Amino acid sequence: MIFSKSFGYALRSVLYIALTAEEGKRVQIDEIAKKLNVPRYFLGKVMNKIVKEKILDSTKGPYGGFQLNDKTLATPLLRLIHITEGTDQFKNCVLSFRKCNAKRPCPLHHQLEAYKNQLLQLFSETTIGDVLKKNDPNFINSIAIS
Amino acid sequence: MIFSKSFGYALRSVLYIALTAEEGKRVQIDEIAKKLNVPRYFLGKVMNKIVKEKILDSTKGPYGGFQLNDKTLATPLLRLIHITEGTDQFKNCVLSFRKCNAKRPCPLHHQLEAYKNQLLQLFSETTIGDVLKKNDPNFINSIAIS
DNA sequence: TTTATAAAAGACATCAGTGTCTTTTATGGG
DNA sequence: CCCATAAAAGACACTGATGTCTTTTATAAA
Repeated sequence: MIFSKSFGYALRSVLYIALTAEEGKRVQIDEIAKKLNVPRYFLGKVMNKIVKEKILDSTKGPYGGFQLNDKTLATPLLRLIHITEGTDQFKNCVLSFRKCNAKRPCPLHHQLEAYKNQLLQLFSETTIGDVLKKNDPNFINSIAIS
Repeated sequence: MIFSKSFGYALRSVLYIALTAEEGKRVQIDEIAKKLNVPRYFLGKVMNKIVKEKILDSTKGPYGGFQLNDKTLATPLLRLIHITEGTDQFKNCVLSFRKCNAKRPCPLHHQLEAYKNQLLQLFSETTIGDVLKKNDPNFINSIAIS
């Protein structure tokens, strides 16, 4: 698993809100957790991280819940990765060589570096909104049953 | 970290043995652990897995230790990965979508599939011996200080 | 202002990967 | 055969990610 579960939960939750929230209404975590089949309380903490980073809005109390804000869809996936994963997945040498860089590369450094950079670019330039645009009629299902 | 520490320990240990073992002699785990700066007892378990899979030979008792066998250098890195990691790193959807395949792809499935296949191919066709061949005069150091 | 509601926060449990230590097993040399 | 040696095996601790539950805080509606 390249990425944490937290990242998957976060992305799917935001997509779910984007796809299902009616105009001006909020979506509650109980619903999200149930529809996405994700542990409710753990999801709460993940969502909280995103909210703290202003990528999503939340409101407590009656009629409260989560809703997109003006930054949500423009957020690159890489940002979501950094928020949900403690450490940077792309930083470490794939072969666990501690000293591995252009000057003193591990035997696979150059090939892996190219690969890493490709991934990095993909996740940098792909926003949550981009992912949403790729949807097909079944998209909501593919998120939900995941 | 894409791969486990175990995988890194395993690869570096085998490389260390290949680079330092004198003709017909065995290398002991105390030396490996010390030179590679790796936890000794944990390394013992990792090595044991490799030995069980016949990728490396071990002998107990005086003058015992580890030595390469006729399969060692021909072993693809992917095999070492599979032995040292419980699960298959390449199997899971990068976005943690449970149902993600060609028929019902996650929004990034196709791009990520291409990357995964690149990596998979690289690790399938690169053997431990290949890594060894890429060595330079400092290679032993780059393994040791890692 | 009171109340119901829903997120936030905090305490705690579980699990896998990692790390440490002790006991057991196997083996070469005397 | 006995002994020293080195790997194997087993018990246990630690850590971070994940998962569960309870208590606290904020807010909308009446």
